[in-house]
Amino acid sequence: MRRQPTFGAGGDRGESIVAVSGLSKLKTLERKSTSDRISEELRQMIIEGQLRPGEQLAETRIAELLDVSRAPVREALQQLVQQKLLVSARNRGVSVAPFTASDIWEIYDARCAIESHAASRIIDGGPGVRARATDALQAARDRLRSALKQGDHRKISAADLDFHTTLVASAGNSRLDDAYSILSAQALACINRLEIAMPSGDELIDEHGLLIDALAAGEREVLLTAINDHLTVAASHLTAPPSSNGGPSRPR
Amino acid sequence: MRRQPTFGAGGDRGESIVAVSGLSKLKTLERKSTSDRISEELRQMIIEGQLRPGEQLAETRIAELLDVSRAPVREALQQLVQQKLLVSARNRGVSVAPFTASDIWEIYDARCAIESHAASRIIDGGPGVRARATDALQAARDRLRSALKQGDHRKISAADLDFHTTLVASAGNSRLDDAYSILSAQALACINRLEIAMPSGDELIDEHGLLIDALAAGEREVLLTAINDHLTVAASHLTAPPSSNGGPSRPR
DNA sequence: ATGCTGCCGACTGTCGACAATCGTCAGAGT
DNA sequence: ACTCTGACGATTGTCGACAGTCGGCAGCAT
Repeated sequence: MRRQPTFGAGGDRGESIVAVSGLSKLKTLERKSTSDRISEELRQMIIEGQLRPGEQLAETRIAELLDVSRAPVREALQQLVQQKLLVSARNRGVSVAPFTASDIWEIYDARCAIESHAASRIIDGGPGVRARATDALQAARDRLRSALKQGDHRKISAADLDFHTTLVASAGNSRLDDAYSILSAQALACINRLEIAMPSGDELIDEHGLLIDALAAGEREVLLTAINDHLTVAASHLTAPPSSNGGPSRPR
Repeated sequence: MRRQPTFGAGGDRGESIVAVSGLSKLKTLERKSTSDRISEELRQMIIEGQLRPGEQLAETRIAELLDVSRAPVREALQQLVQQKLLVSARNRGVSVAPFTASDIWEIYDARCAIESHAASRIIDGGPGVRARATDALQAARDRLRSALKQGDHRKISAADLDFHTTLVASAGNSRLDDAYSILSAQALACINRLEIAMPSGDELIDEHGLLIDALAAGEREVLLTAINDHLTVAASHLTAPPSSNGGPSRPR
């Protein structure tokens, strides 16, 4: 029925040439569509809190600013709407999504769903998977530690989420990764929007270390409880920000 | 918050006209964009297995078939790509996503993550939430039962997924709903693609009844185990279809 | 002063057209 | 016979333009 193209398993043609000469350093040069680049740019701005909730993003204006036509801009905006970072009002354009307290609880509850399951599956996966996950998480914790040293709020929260993303990725289920990336973007947007003072670095490191230890030891119940607590605490700090005075408020 | 129309209290001249005439029955007439309608149409076709995996969906062709321009078609296709029902190859258009065995395992594993968490949260929610969920699930089971009577494969699988969607929805977390809707669409596409004979109706009903009972009784561990088994069995039947002979194969 | 009606500007939704990119295939060269 | 090169056809990525829709405001009637 279907004609197999019979092309020799693409890419093996010039490989040897590339291999001997130093050409292998050629990185697959930026092959992204305009809309993807716009989408990533805007996504980053939203995540970092540079755009205020409710702010209008008119296609025309963005297109003019970037000196492109409206088509790719429109495409980029639509992507972000599907990621729930923008909200769309019919015939009235898109605006930056505002997050209410209940949104934050939803986000963290959903994160809990995915992280818990991922953790559970990693433990099920046996010692090999567990070891690999532990290594990756320790590396992520190191990145978090160095971000803490720099003291940049945004880098810290990004590194924090990166730790959790690493946990989910270690389960090896791309569907979970996709779902989690949407949630982590929303969570980051929430965190960076209300400029909460980060907790003492040690506390953050220790708490993540707890997760690593529980995972390494294969203590399922301990791990699941730790994840749940970790996220619950984080969400409650985000939703109860009025105490902007002393209490070491801590996002996650 | 919401403006009550203030009709009543003697104002019987002007407002009463609206009140007495049947205008209140005017339902907010179909206000969907072209791209949304196209998207839903295609989504349904993919879910029902009318489009073969790998089949090319050229923008031009679809636009001509529907007698619209390429813009809304393109938008619709992009939506479906984000839902993982279509795959996009750069400059070569989109085609219907094929699902491998590992995809199926991923989908069912991810479903397990969300359903389990939803079930857990429903139990946490107390007797009120639990009762409402039980009612909704019983209604969903009834719908499944009537679909079984009709014997239409697609209606049965749709009703089956509807049951699980109801379970997730009962947790009251829209983020979980969104994530689950993507997974359920993929699962349905998998099921309807390989035309597997449905299991005996009684078996299907009983198994879902088990879930309802465990939920109503608040037996968390039983419920979680049941969900896990339920999905594991379903996935294994989908990924081991070669026995198209006798064994009552059963998708889910 | 209050409420309704019709215009106005701004923006999106949609359209047709052009240009860039990719896979294919014939053909030259070895 | 095999490999590489170049052109071809098809399809997407992008563009500028037009029409439809929405919120806001002025103007009129009450």
